[in-house]
Amino acid sequence: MNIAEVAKAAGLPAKTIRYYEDIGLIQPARRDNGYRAFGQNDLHRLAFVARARSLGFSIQECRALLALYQDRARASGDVKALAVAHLAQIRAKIAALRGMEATLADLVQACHGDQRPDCPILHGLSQPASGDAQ
Amino acid sequence: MNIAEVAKAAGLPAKTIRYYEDIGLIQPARRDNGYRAFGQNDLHRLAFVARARSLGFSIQECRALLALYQDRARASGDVKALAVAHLAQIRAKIAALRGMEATLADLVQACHGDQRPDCPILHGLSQPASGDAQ
DNA sequence: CTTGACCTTCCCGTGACTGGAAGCCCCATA
DNA sequence: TATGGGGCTTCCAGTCACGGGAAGGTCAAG
Repeated sequence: MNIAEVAKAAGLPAKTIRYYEDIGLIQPARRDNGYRAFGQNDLHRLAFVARARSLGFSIQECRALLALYQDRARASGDVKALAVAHLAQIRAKIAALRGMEATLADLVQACHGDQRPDCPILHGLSQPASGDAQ
Repeated sequence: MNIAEVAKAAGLPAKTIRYYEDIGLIQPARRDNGYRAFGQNDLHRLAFVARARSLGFSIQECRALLALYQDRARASGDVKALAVAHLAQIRAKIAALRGMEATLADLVQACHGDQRPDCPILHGLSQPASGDAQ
């Protein structure tokens, strides 16, 4: 397979696939003309990475997951540890975003949003954090 | 005020303050020796940006908010529009993260996580998206 | 033979900083 | 007066995960 075909199959832009080769996630063979020749294993790895990335795993985490993926002697505990750590990060991000959402929703709700300059949102941003006394 | 003092007061690293000057968010005066001389207005702007950033506003959005902040003839509707748009982005991010969280939590829960190589997490990552048939 | 689609490498830009090097400046102490 | 340590300055490079675009080689069809 050429890069366009594997890109379509894996759901990744060709640019991204070249980048993944650059950083060593895949090592496709080369034809005489210099074109990359992707095999089934390359495609599996790319699709695997695409799904891991869509779950928010970083490239480094994908690297580790790929290594486990193709290690027949892996312990599922190692995979789970990675996933659990990542899940914790996701939950931390959600919590942070929910904090922002709550604060921002309060400010938005307090703002009449008309032609007048008086604005609780700007006022809130110019004051120390809302939870603090005084 | 020198940069260290204003950094402490605004809750921002000195490096970040220099960067904010670079990109034009503030324009502190200079002393004869080349040191930045921050005034009250600089400090207000920096503290404002710090809080806006902590609510997830991008630098570009902060730029717009700062302009409104110091425009006495602003319409609060303009501020609110910015905030509402940003709130929508935050909610979209939360939704995306919750999708990841749900998928990942399912996979984690299905994985026994011991010494055996069999692993539903890796299996899930190697299969087309879970919702699809076949 | 030409056209146009595909492939290659290479380099720059993104956002919002962070780290580090090299070099002034200022104050206090010996 | 020398010196030492901290604070300040600029500039350059790196981060993360790509994306855009240029310059040029390759291939299949007409």
